[in-house]
Amino acid sequence: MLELGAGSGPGAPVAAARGSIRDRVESAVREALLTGRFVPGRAVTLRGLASELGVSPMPVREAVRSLSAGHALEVRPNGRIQVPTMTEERLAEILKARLLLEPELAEMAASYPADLDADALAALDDRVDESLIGGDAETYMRYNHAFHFHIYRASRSEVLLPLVENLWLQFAPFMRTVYGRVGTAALDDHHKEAVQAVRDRDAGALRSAVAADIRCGMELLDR
Amino acid sequence: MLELGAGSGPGAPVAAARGSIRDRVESAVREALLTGRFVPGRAVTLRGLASELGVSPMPVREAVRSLSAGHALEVRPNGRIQVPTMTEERLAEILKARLLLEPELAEMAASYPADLDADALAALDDRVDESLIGGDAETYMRYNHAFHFHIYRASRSEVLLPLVENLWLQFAPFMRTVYGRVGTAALDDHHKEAVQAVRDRDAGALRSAVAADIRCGMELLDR
DNA sequence: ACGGCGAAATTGTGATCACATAGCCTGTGC
DNA sequence: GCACAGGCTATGTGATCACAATTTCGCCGT
Repeated sequence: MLELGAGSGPGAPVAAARGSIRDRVESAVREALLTGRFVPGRAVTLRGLASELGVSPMPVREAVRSLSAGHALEVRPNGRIQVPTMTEERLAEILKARLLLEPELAEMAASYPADLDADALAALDDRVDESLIGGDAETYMRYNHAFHFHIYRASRSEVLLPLVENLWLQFAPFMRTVYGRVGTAALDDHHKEAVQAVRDRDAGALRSAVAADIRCGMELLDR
Repeated sequence: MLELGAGSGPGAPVAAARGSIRDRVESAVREALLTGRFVPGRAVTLRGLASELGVSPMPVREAVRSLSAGHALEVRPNGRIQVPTMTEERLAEILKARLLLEPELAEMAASYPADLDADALAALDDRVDESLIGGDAETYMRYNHAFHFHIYRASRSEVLLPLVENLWLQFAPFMRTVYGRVGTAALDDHHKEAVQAVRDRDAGALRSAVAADIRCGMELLDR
């Protein structure tokens, strides 16, 4: 189920896989969270993860500690570790934070048009649409993440970008359960407008498109 | 220099000290960072911290990993750990993030006036002013942090609050060096307006006061 | 006196072990 | 049939050890 190394899968890997064992473990768990392979409430055990990944519990301990520091994993009062469960308040706050930070990141990205490849972005959006009609939630989440962070990474941000990464790690597992319940077909993102804004080098339009996209995902949750 | 347990010092401890050894180590380091006892560029070694705190390197490893996940500590390419050095771009981004998040947190806090003790806040501000004229940067930073987070904690936020905590951990060591250079006497905060806003139960005024306070700290850096 | 070279110490990483505690499952008594 | 108590297992925590890479310091040669 989980694997280390260059497990690129069908698309661009969400996180790099080079480096120490701990880094590879952390990348594997991050990708599992971002693609919804870890469901909220799922128990995560050090020895379990370690044997699943074929490593000793030690690097897993540090990777899990690193992720739980950003609330991507939850350490319960008894010490057990699990994928955090979502509450209404927490979700509302995450969306508020996303609306504050991600449009800003998009606008910053527009300052570096060289890093913003509109064609690559459009290609990613095509894959998003494919998986939307295909109904494969995991693939959809992978490419939707890739689409957003292709933009965000262009901002060359060292501070806001990690914050937003943490936010995605927090809500991704929950979104997976939502897609499992209502399906992905009802999703109507604003990616096309974002691509057009990138082509037009229009920072304001890009910011608006990202904000609209987030708001759209928010509406899906009201049902 | 560093100590574990109920090392409350002259004022309110910045972080709780109960729990596992790892938690106590992390709290100790957090407080050291927030009060500027750790200077940017300072090398942090696992065995060094461990012997200084009288524990084995193991809990230190996890605490350091947890802090470096939020960029409160920096893991250099060779694996060595140090307090991050500040760059102009990083500082600008941190201030942008603060201006986006902290006023929001202040406004949210106004929704729970029962948690906002205006008298306690005023008392904290008095201690801030004392240490300002006294010139004790470390004490000033402790009480300034306590002042801000007394407000922010009232928001009962589970998402924005940890993000802001991380931001403070990132810029606090750098601010300490700034205070060492220009002194703390030149600081003119907007705490009085914040206290008044709390007394008036005026969410908008509280948001503005916090925003003004952050902007004021920003101006100090232009010199 | 200065620069380079090599040995020694330092440091992070990973593995293994020991231990206390919290779950869990089974067996027993009512 | 069901509740409860017992032991057994799983799990996180902390310590210690081994190791490779890197840094540092002292020594030698020029």
